[in-house]
Amino acid sequence: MKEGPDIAQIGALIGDPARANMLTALMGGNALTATELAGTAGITLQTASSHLSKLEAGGLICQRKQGRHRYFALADDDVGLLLESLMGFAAHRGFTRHRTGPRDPALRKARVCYNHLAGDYGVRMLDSLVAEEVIAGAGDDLTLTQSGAEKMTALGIDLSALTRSRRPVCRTCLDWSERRSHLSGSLGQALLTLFLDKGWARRETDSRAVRFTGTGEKEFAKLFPLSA
Amino acid sequence: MKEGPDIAQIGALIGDPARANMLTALMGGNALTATELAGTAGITLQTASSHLSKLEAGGLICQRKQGRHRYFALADDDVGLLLESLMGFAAHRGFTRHRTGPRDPALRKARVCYNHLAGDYGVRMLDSLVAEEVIAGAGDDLTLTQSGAEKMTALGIDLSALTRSRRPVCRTCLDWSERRSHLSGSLGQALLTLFLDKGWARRETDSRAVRFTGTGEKEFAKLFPLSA
DNA sequence: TTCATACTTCGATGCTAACCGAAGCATTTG
DNA sequence: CAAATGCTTCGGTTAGCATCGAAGTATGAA
Repeated sequence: MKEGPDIAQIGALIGDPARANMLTALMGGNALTATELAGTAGITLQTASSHLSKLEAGGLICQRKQGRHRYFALADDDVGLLLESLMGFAAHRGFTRHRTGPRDPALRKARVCYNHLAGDYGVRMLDSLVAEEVIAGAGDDLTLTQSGAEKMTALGIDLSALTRSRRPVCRTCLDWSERRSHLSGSLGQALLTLFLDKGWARRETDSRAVRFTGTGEKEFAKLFPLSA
Repeated sequence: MKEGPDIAQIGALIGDPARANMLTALMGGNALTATELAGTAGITLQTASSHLSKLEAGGLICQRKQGRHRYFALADDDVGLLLESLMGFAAHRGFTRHRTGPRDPALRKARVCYNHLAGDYGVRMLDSLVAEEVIAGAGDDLTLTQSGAEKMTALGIDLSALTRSRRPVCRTCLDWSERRSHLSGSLGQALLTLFLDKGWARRETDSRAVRFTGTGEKEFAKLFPLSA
């Protein structure tokens, strides 16, 4: 009778405020402990544990035991992409949790989207990469060009490591604040890591916001010029 | 404290099985009455009415009064895109409602995605349009080329009508069965309408499946050749 | 006007699941 | 070993909401 996949189960998983808060916290990209997640969701540890096992059973998160800690993280890139697209929809419809706060501009400028860069800077970066023909793409099928590969290697990115993995190197992710695409995939992740490693940007504590330093801004602008 | 949009409300809206079934039914693209929707969801009319008002309050659907009927439809393209991406995620994780039925192959081949063509044929069409340079695109920014516009007009599509509206002409939509993009937007809608009008394909009743006729298959293959 | 159809609103019921206290298990530290 | 920390499981309570019966409103037909 009914045909196609069941969206209700996932909807229900995301539909609980406590679980949604946890997932949003995990969108920061850092693996978090059950205690930390309980804190951000504003619930006790027992309740959080119950929620986390449900999220894991639903394949949205995965856990890694490390000593007496258990670190939770989003299961894979797909979950991040889905959550970001949900956020885009929610933001567009005015479903905000707390009447856009003071940190909102910083979030819109640059933030972490699970493991890559999002916001104005993320979108600008992809635009520039396409304009400079580092990445060639039609639709969602992005590929790294030959010259692009050389540029990335020159930046210090180990492309062979990226291509060895089964994950796609280039992927698009719909930005909730800009409503346009930014770069996801292992290359997107590698670029964000690069910015952080080089000290061009650093993550704010307890927020998805990414703050660029003065030199970081300059290097970023030099690396990813706006096409006239 | 909490930052960013609230995904829990939308998740909760979609998370109820009855509402999810209604939304899935509306993905067929036809506006349906409350009675019809109650039937597909397997609930009484009163319950359906309650759900429908919640979905409308959440901005997911809209209603149009016509005599003593009230027709419900998805609010806009964005809702369709969101639902399709949710289905893609659900299908990939094995969240199926009914153990893939006999109609599943037909759905995967060609189906309606709210108002445009999806499935293998939908993906192939976009691939071909890009390869033939009817559409130029990087990331999610698809644009109709000059030569593409001429080809579409030759097919009998009134482009001026499409561009007058505020809706984007070309858009990507992530296909749940193929996990690749197909063409959405007003052009995607116009093309599907064209196929149906020309009698190349017709919709199955009570299903999202689209069945191409013999001549329809040939015309489609001629119009959207696979790139070697 | 009267009846029928389409849908909404009200009220009551019943089930689910979120929640927390308390106890239990696992790991690390002293 | 014992104590402490991190987390899970169990049990019971509560609140929310999906559900339906019944009554109410609106439109169209006879």
